[in-house]
Amino acid sequence: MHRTCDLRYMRYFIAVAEELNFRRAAERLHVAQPAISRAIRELESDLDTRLLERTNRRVELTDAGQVFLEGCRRLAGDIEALIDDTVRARDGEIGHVRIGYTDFAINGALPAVLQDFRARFPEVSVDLVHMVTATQLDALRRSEIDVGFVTGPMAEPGLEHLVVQNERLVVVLPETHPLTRLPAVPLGKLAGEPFVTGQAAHWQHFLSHMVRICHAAGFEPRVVQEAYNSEGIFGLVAANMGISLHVEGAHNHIRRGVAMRPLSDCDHRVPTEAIWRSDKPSAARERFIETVAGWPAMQEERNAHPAAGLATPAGLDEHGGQRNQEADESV
Amino acid sequence: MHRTCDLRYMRYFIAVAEELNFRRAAERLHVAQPAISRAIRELESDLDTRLLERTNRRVELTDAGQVFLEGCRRLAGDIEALIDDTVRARDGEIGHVRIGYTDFAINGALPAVLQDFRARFPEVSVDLVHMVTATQLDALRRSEIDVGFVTGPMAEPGLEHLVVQNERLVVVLPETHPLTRLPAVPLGKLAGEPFVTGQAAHWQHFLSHMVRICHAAGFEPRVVQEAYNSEGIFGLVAANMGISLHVEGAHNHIRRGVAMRPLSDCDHRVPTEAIWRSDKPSAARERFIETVAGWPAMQEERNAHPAAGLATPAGLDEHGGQRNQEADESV
DNA sequence: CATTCTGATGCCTGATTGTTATCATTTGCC
DNA sequence: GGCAAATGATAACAATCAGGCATCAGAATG
Repeated sequence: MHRTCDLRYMRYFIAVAEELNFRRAAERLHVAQPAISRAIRELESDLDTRLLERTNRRVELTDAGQVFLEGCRRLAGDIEALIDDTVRARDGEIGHVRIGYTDFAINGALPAVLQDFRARFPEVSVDLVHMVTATQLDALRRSEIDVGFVTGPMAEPGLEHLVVQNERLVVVLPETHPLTRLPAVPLGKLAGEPFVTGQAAHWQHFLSHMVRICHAAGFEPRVVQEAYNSEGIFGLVAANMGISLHVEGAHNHIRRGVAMRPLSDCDHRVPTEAIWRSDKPSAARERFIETVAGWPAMQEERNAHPAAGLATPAGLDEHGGQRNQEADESV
Repeated sequence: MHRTCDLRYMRYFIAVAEELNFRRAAERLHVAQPAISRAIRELESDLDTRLLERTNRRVELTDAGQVFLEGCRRLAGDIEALIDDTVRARDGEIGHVRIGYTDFAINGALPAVLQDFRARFPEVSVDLVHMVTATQLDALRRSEIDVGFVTGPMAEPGLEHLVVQNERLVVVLPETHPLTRLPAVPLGKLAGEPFVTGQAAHWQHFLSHMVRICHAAGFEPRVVQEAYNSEGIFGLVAANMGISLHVEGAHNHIRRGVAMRPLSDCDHRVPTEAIWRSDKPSAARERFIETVAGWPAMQEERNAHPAAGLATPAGLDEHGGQRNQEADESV
């Protein structure tokens, strides 16, 4: 009376309605026939509605039974689909990941990782949000993003990380600058040059790398201008406001009026790392991190052929920022 | 393990997912808390998927749980809707009726009955099929229609019937015929006139009325032309091929070149009856027949004011054939 | 550290579901 | 007409399942 339509009974009803024969339905369901009789009786009593018109020799659907049958079939299919969706959500094949990224990441390996991920898990939707490193760490702690791509090195408690790229630095020079005559620039030559950098408040993670190597080379960089982002830095350099240091991924930018040169005497590297909370696991995030982790192979290749490795693979078609030019010979 | 998602457990899961608290969910469902614990555990084991992340202090939905929750909500709603639909199908509020009708019916009470029925049961779809009486009786026996509107009198075994209209006869004359000068025509004056009728093979039920009253008036009608239907008869009469007899519902037709006159000395009536199988009841059909049966009130009124009663009520808007002219004073 | 709140577990009971045996009715066949 | 076969219904019994109670274990709170 208060069962309000048990699902098992619906399956029984579908079988009976399809066979129009209690015995055959019972065989199909691998139960004894009286179980079917009672199931139908209880269904009818629950619904207070006759579903099958049955004489001792023939079983027919009533109009209400026809309506109920179609509904049961639809529901049975919906349940199958729901179970399937649930399992796929468990496996991270359906879901959602929110990704934070820096300029360095989007000019480096991230576009290729995204393409790979979307090809493997087309039903996981991806939200991409540009944030500087510090903001991403905050967003992770508040669970506003699932994975961050930040400028390392990272050693945050409660967060796990994975190095995605590990880039040398390049000098960014106005095209007309005398140092462009050198194929590679010794760091010491930059002492005294006016520096253009990102805003100290936001670029702290990269600037600490920059300051450290300058100190190692024996000088304090003289910052004359702060730009909002990489585009701004390149623009100001092109305008002859000063020089800058940047990661080699900057080669993926083409900026008229700007030249880049490797450092001849500095092996320092700036890592970009994927980072995520060690708690609050989400299957879709696991799949995403697995995809990221699948890239060390390429990282090794990148170390072997530094120039080719940094360019994004051919065929990118989405999520802004991908450039397809190979880095030029000057690197 | 092989329950494949009991519905009751889904309800439990919805409650827990909404409360995010086993105890409160249990109270809401009026069961003890351990029952909930077990329900969730079995659900998770059935699906082989963790749905709720539960520490001893906090309950959270997993991604899969979120997907499952939305599916359960949708299914719960669908089941409610299905039960509702089933009950309404039982009550004949949802369904389908197939109706056969004659020229006489569609020119008489049927349009008004249909309008009434559709207003009361908008979710019952109505199929209308034009058939002569004999074809309708066949179609009923084969269950190809649910209700017929036929020319009576009916006394068929296994079929029940209900008189819907009971019409006097009128003479159908060419406009130029001398008898049009009479306000009402005595039947005897038609002896020797050439008759236009419907085809003997199909119009047998009406023709037996016609022949009977002619015999009673002492003559044999001389049929010179058979038409396919009422339109054909009027056309042939207009063409001066002969005269005809028709039911007074014909007043709902306006046919240039044709005049109609009542019979001055003949009270014979031709019934049109709704007819249906006494077995194979269908709720929608019952509702339809009830609507038809609701019309005796109007029938009585029609008997009191024969002219007004036959015209269809104002406001018909569908299902072909309705004409809205009041019968004229000559009846 | 005690208290309180949380969900989990074990055991028992009652309800639900399934099985077997049997019945009543209808159909088909001779 | 009579008999066998097939159908769905029913009753009695058995197995399984779901719910209740008492209790446990871990975490938050003061």
